[in-house]
Amino acid sequence: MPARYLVTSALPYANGPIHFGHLAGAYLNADIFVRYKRLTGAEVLFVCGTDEHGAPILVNAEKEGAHPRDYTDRWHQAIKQSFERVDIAFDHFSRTSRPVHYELTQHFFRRLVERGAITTRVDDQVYCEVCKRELPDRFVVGTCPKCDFDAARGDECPRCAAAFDATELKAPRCKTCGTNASKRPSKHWYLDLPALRPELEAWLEARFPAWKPNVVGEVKKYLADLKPRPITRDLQWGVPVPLEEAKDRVFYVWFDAPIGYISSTREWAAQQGKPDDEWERWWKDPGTQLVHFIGKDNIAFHAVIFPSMLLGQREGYVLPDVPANEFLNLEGQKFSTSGGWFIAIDDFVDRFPADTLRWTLTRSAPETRDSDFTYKDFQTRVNAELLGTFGNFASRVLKFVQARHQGAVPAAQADPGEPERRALEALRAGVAAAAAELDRYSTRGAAERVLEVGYAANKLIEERQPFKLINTDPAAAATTINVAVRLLEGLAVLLFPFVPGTATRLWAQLGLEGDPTRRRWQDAAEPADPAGRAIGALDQHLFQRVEDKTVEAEVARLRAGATPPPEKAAAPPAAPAKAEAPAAAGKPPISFDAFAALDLRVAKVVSAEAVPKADKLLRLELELAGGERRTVLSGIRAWYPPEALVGRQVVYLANLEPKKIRGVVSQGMVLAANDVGDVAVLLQPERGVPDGARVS
RNA sequence: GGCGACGUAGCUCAGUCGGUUAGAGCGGCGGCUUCAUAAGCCGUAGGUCGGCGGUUCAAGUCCGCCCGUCGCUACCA
Repeated sequence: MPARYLVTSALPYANGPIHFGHLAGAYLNADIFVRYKRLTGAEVLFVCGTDEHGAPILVNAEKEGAHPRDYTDRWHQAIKQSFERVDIAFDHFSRTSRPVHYELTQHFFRRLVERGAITTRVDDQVYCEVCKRELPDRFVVGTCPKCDFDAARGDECPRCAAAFDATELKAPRCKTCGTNASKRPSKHWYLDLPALRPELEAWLEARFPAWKPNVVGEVKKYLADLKPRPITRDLQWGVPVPLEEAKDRVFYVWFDAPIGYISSTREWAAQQGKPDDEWERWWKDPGTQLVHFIGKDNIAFHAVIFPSMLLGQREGYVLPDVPANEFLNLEGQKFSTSGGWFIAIDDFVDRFPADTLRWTLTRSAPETRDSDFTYKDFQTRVNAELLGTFGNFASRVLKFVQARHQGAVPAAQADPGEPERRALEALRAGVAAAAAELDRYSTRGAAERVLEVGYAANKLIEERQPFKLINTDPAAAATTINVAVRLLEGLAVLLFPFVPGTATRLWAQLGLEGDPTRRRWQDAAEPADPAGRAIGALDQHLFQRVEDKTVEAEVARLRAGATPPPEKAAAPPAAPAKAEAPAAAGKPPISFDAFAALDLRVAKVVSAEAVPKADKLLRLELELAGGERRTVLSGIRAWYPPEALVGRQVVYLANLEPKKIRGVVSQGMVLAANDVGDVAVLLQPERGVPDGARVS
């Protein structure tokens, strides 16, 4: 076992709130691991920070009329606070917008160039003279090279469905400012992953046996098609490329972001007043085990790309373990901050103790596959596990000490009985088993081992029934209670990484000084004899019951809050109330004439069939007045089997310009409402009306 | 349609390198108990480990096909 651990959690993107899914995937497990390792006496550093570059932040900041700096300031604060509220105890939480990070990123680049791990390539790019930037495909419009349609997009033509490169467009224009754009050759820099492949693979092959199958699979997939990756782009927001010929360029956000782990470490060292080379102890000493806790979407970056960057430095950087988690769902559906399908952490912690959230998310963590958070599950974990097993055991033992032993732990007989020996053995086994789980990064498995100690502890009371035994054999009853108090102390230490606040309160109830970090993890297996010690105040239960009606209310709140409009949920909590949103629907007002321009009709579906090679598409034949037929494509296959549609009426936009999709011309569109989770719900007249009837 | 995953008791899930009668919690049912937050403990539920075929002395655990679910992606006017 290494004696030093450098632990990182994925840098959250400063573009939205963190939610349960993030916590369960990369933060809670890291925090638990860190607390555990500290208890074992290892030297541990836990760093993180916000990732603040990239186009999405720039775009969203612009949308608000804010400088990206101010925009990320707000999100950085909001995210940091959320972590604090669930006791994620980073040693340092930095930001990738700090000067130290700029310097280090540029240094990384220079080293990679020196080591021959950077290549360049020159390609034509569409460039806008007015905006003074190269245009990504989706910011270009122009004339289709195939059919001369004059409003073709940068990647394809909406009329003839041809796909092409933006540079192939005739007369390309900038979508933002509308002026003509030009083509010009443009040089970009690439991280030469194939050049680093031999060292990379040698390291990976050695680590694979210890890694989770989902991580290994993902990495192998990536290695199978390993190509140089562009690391520069033409953007105003990011770390500048330190070359005269690239002074209008910044690094791709994925390039600078992981370097944030290192810059965060350096910033921490500086703030602690440590020597200048302190950070190198953490990053370059082979005695350090680096661990990246991330979600599965980040595997390639942390297991392939960033290690390649580290190897490419040739400075002896240590390489990581990558215990990636899968995704957490919410009540059976994907989290969606834009769709409102998420639970804000601050909101939740306002109503329930952080420890109950920590425990539930740990017990349901998506370690081997996607898992689900439900309020029902939350209730069970709180009531049955935290309260029923741990809280109850503490309560029944300590209240007994208080009532029957005047608040001082009674002495044990020299030779405790068999049930006591078994219970203490269960504690010892739990300490070892939980450690083994944690050493392989399974916080979920470890929590289960701790729970088993709780089961064994309650069994001891059942077997001995000290509340009866005290009348016939007081010394034996006292022994049981004495042992039970030892079990509580052991449990307090074992529980500390998972529910630090509660474990600390239990510590006080046990009449102990400070908190469980006074002990070593290993000591939890052999608590000292507590005989004679006065227990603390029992004024408060360790956990409160979660009632059925509370669960129902929370689920209702969640569903109510999930109603789209999409944008509203993503507003940063700290954002000043913005100018009135343009109506609830989020679109600017239109004139009546604009509305009247729509030819909306009721139509009857006369036939419906799936479109080949398209999962979502249905081809509908609609009938209007006088038997007029129209063919329409609609992406509702997932929710409406074709046969269920025939004969019913729908609302139909008749004068939408036709578009060819999958070889079929669609003449207009069928209207549907968007339910939670993007489910389409067809509109239909309240009662039958003649086919072709106008809608106004 | 392409790529990737997954499909174990009513529910949520464990099942490392293939090897004795396939597990836990919750729920249900039946008991016990009253120290404890109506908490706890015991027993029970007898599930073709999605289906078919294959490899093997032996497969939930490896391979192929099929069915189903999900994610990413294309399409969703």
